Amino acid sequence: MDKNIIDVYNLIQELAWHFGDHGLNDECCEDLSYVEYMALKKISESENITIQETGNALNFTKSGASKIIDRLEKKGYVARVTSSVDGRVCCVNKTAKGAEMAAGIVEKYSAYVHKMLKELDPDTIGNIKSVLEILVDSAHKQGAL
Amino acid sequence: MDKNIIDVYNLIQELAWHFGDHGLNDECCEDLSYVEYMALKKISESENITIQETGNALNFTKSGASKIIDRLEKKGYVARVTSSVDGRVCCVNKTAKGAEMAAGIVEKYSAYVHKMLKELDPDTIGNIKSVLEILVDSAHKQGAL
DNA sequence: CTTAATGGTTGACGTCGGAAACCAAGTGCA
DNA sequence: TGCACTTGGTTTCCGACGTCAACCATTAAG
Repeated sequence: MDKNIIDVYNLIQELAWHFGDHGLNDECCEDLSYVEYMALKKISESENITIQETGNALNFTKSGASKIIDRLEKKGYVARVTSSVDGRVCCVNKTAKGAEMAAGIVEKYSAYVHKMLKELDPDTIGNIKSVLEILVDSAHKQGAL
Repeated sequence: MDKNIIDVYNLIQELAWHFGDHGLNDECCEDLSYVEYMALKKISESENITIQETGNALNFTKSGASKIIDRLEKKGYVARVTSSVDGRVCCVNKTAKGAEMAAGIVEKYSAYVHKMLKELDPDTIGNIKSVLEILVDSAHKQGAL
């Protein structure tokens, strides 16, 4: 195995830890857990996403997804609406409060990234971005594991 | 806020999710949870690390760290030894089994990364690596949040 | 020698997500 | 139309997990 690949893996892992569940302070998300925030983010970016779609996107079972959305709804960030075409499916949408919250968190974290990278020139930033695009893209194509 | 920065943040977040707790299948780590694996990794890379150091490195309280190490010890991957210089502190070290396990998981994930990136030429891989080094380094300097 | 500080462990507790049973709404076929 | 089957979502039960606070043991300070 190429050492560079192993290094790349280890670096990704470290980055993932830092920006994942355990690297973040809880307070970062006010009354949202990391998982809830990610779900809200997903829902915010979609229109009329269903419970199961949310679950699939985030790797939760439908029952898990249902509960996460319960919590988000209870806090007023999303709203359930029964689909007009199929009475079984549940369309989830962000509320105004949810949109605002999601935007606020993105801004907060982006500010953190900004501080992280403020020494770097625009070319480097551009390079970082394209590298990350490659990684996210290939990870997506590669699927789970 | 510079749009590129926001993009960078979102990409990092997506990558983190994919390589974090929720993006991975459980079976990837055999009988280890993601957290346990990260702790084992940390311990493997250190010599005589203490319980609290482990906790600090991974953002757990000392009691949380103690229990994680309990589990690792029960499974035979690490061993506690009371320090020879201070009878209170507990030095944790990997066992042979633990070292093997950690290496195995790293290899497995590295193989995944290898598959992800197999189309790319060595220069691009090098670029990816240095970008990740920059990110991990600046994140580390920046600290929590 | 006594008191304070420090590293680690333990027990009670709340939170979380999965499995499976369940309910309601749609589908297919006679 | 009527009845079995499928499917999206919810709910109940449960085990796993990490924190808090109390606690024990060892060391440091006075």
